[in-house]
Amino acid sequence: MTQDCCQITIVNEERVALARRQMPDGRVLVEVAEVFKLLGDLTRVRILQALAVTELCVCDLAALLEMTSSAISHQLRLLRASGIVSFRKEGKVVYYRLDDSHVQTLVDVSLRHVAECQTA
Amino acid sequence: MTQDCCQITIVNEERVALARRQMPDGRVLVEVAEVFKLLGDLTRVRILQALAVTELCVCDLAALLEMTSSAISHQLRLLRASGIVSFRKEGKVVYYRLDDSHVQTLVDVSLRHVAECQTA
DNA sequence: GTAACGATTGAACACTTGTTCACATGAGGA
DNA sequence: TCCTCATGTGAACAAGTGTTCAATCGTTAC
Repeated sequence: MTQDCCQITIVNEERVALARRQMPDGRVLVEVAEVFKLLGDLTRVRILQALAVTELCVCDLAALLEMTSSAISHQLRLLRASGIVSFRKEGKVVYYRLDDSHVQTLVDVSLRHVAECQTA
Repeated sequence: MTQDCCQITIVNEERVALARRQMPDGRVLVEVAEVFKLLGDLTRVRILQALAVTELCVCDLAALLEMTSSAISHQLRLLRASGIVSFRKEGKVVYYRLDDSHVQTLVDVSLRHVAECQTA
């Protein structure tokens, strides 16, 4: 047993050292958490699921999810800022689409995970 | 253009109908969002990353992440409740380990995603 | 010009969440 | 038994978050 400056007792120093060596850079993990945080909201998951099927404008997303255009727009703003969705303007209408294959993969893996947990 | 009861204008009915048909069950998407929400916290991501390397007890996680055992224990409680981590008791010490290959995959994909976004 | 409409934005609000603190529990050792 | 220590837990607090509401911006049609 060893104690560091902060009075935290260590049971197995070797394992802690091993885990510390393999710990990625802190900023990378911050960004990983940011990605998951962005996907961790029902509205945004539903938006991404819909955009995975087809390109849609704000008002169509609002109609599909039965929410206000304002609420949808607020969420799209976050997804846009992270480069997860992109858009094109056509007159007054703004069409959004998925712009990240990794995100599609993440949602798919999570869907499979949930499906397996339900059957188990 | 069509209007439903909630006064939401639809620009492209076909796309909306298509997206609606392919929309998974609402409860499934709720659970998907729950999974991502659970991964969307820096402390929990760091815990999972460490447990992906080796089995660790609460106090070793606390030492590794330089946090209190209480904070770690609170987060492990959430991860345990979702079946993401499992544990075994050995005397006073409780060892936690990753217990879900999907979660490992999710973290890995997200790490690759972040790495690609940084180089781009 | 101006009226209508899709989209965006900022403030406000209720709600959720992560950590801290204090305390309880439970297993081992003296 | 009594003490120590690893862990768990509940209350409380601060910080963060999602939606609503009202207003504004751009574009199109009359």
